[in-house]
Amino acid sequence: MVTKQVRDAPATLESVAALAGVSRATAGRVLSGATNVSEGARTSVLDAARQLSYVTNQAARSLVTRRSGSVAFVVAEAEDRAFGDPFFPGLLRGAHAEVSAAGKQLVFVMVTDEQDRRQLERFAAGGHVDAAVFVSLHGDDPLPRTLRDAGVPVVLSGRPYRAGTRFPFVDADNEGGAALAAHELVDRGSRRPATVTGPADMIAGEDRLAGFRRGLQERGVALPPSRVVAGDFTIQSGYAATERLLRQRYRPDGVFAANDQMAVGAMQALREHGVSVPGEVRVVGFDDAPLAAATHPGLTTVRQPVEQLGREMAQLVLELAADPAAARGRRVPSRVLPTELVRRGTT
Amino acid sequence: MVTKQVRDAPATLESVAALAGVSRATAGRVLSGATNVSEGARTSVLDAARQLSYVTNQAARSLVTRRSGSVAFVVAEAEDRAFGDPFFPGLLRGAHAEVSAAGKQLVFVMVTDEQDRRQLERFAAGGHVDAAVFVSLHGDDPLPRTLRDAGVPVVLSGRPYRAGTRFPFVDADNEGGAALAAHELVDRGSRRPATVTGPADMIAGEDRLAGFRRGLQERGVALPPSRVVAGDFTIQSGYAATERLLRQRYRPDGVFAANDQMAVGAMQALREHGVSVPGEVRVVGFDDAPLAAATHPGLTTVRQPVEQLGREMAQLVLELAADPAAARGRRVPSRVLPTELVRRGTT
DNA sequence: CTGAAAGCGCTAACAC
DNA sequence: GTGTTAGCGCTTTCAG
Repeated sequence: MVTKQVRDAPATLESVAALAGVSRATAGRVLSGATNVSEGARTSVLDAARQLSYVTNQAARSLVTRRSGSVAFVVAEAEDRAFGDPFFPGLLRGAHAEVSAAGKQLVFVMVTDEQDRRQLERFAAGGHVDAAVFVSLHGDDPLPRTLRDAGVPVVLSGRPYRAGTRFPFVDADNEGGAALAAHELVDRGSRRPATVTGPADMIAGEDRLAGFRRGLQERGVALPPSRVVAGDFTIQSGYAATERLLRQRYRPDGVFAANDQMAVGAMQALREHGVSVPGEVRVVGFDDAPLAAATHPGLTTVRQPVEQLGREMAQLVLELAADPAAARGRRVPSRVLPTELVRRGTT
Repeated sequence: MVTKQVRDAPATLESVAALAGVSRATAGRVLSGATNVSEGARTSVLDAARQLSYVTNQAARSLVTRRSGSVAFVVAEAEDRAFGDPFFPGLLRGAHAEVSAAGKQLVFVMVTDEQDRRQLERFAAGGHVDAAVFVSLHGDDPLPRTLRDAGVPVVLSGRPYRAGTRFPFVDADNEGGAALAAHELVDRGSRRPATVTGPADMIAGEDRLAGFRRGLQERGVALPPSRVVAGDFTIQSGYAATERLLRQRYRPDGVFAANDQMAVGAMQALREHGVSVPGEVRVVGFDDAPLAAATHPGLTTVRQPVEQLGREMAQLVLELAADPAAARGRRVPSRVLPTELVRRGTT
C-alpha cells in the first residue's frame, strides 16, 4: 500500500537520498538522467523517489541552472482578429504537444498594449522563459528582436514581413497551395477565374495571390486586374468582394478566396444572386478550416497543416534553445510545410 | 544615457542594494512592496533598480515562498471538440488578462491522455502552480478533485455535471438565456416552436433545454416531444436535425438551436428546402459566436459573455489561492453571469 | 525602521 | 562511481 503523501511536506532530494542510502548528489544524478551511476544506486534511488512520490522542485533547479524550463507562446495582436480565425487554436495545440513532450511548460502570453510589451520584455530578460514562439505578428513588430537581443531564441509563425529581418520562421507553402487552387479551377473548366485576396499587410495573402497568378500562368489563363478584388479574411469581406465581382460585365466563372472564411462569404453572395456553385461558378478556399466541411456543397480548399506548423515551431525553437551556437549561426533554419488540395463539392 | 545591460549578468538584489547603499533585506522589502521602509530608502532602492533594470528572479523567490506565481489553464478534452467552438479562445483571453493583471503567468496545459493527466498531477503536486482553472471538462472528470486534494485551488468553467461535486464554478445563465430565446420566438409569432438540443452529456445543453421549456411555458405555448431533436453542437448536426424536423407532418415555425453552429446548420437546411427565414420559420441560436453576425440574414442569438467568464474564473481562483481559508470554507463562491438576446434578422 | 544571518532544494565542480 | 562542498538569489526571522 502506497503511503499517502497528500498534505505532508513534499519529498526533497535529501529525503530520497536518505531513503535510498546514497548521497544527495547521486540521487540528483539519477533523477536528472546522468549516465555515470551504478545500476544498483539507480534502482534504489528510483524506488525511493517513487515511494516518496518525489517531484523535482523546478524553482530550485532553475535557480542554479538558469533555465526556466518553459517556453512562451506569444500572441501579439492589436485587435482581436487573431481570435476569429481557426488558426490560433491549432497552432497552440501543436506547440503545446511538442513543448510538453520535451518536459517543459507552455506559458501563454498575450500582448495587446505597450504595458504588455514591457512586461514581456522584463519577463524574458529575467530569464523566465528559455524560448519564445510568436503568433500573428502584425507588420514589422520589434518585439521578437528585443527578445532575441535579450538572449531568448525566437521563432515566428509565418514568413516575416520584411525580407531583411532574418528570423527563423515556420510557414505553410502558401504560394504552392494557391497554385494548386489555380490549377484546380482551370482543370475543372473555369476560363475566367477571379480571386478575393487577403489584406495587404499580411504576407500570407500576398503569397497566395502570387501563387494563384503563377498557377494560372502555368495553365495559360489570364488574370486581368478587374478579377482581383481585395478582402480582409472575414466572411463579410468575401461576401462584399464577390458582389463586386458579380456586378461586372463579364462575370467570372471561378473564385479563389484567400481563406475559407471569405470563400464562405463568396458562396453566400453567389447563392443570393442565384448563381449555382459549382455549376456556374467554381469556388476554392484556403486553410481547410472546420467551416469548409460544413458548407453545402462542401468547400474545395487548400489544406495547411496547422497543428503541424505549431509543432514545428516549438521543435525548432527548442532546438535553438538547446544549442545556442545554432541560434547564432549563419543559416536560418526556417521550415516551409507543404499544402494540399482538398476536393469537395465546389469545384 | 542608460547603461546597456543586454548581455551582462542580470542585476541581483545584492547589486541593487549596494548601489542604493542599503542592505539586501531593505532592498528586498522595497521591491516586494513591504510598507515598513523609510521614504528615503524606498526611493533610492527604486532608483537603483531602474538603473540596473532589475528583475526579480522568480525562481529564487519561489524557492523560499513556495508559490510559483503561475496559474494553470487546463483544457481537458478527449477529442478535439473543444477546438471547433468559439468558446475556448475567449475564455483563454479573459483568463489571461486577469492572471496577467495580477502579475502572474498563465501556464497552458492540455490533457488528452492518461500520461498528460499524471504529468499534470505531478506538476501540481510539485507546487508548480498556485491555482488552476478547468475548461471543457467531460462528464465527471476526477482531475479537479485530485488537484484540489493536492492543495491547489480549482475553478471550473460551466456548472459541474454531478450536483454532488462541490466545486466553485463560473457559468453563463444558460437557463435564463434559453428562456429569452423562447420568448422571442413566441413574441414574434411562432406557435409551433422546436429546438435542436446539445449532446446529452453536456450540462449547458441540458440547461438550455430546460430554459427553453420554461420560457415557452411562461408564454403558454406547448413543446411536444416531436419538436425536440438532438444535435451535438456541430453545424452538421444542426443541419441533420432540422431536416428531420422538416419531414414532420406539421412543420415547426420556429427553431431554437442550442448553439450558433447548429443554428447555422439549421439555416442551411431550411434554405435548401426552400423555407424562408424568418418568413416561414424563425431561428434563434446561442452564444453569439462571430459566425452569427456573418449569416444572411444575421442570426438572432443569445449572447454569453465569454471573455468575462474567463476573467471571472481567473479572478475567483486567484482569490481562493490568496486566501486558503476561503477555499476550505462552506460556501462555494460560484458565479453565474447574465446572458442577453441579440436580435438580428432571423426572427 | 534596518541589518545580519540562515536557509529554501538543487546542481556542479572537485576530490576521492 | 560516489560523496563533499559551495553556492544560485531571494525572503524571513531575529536583534538592534
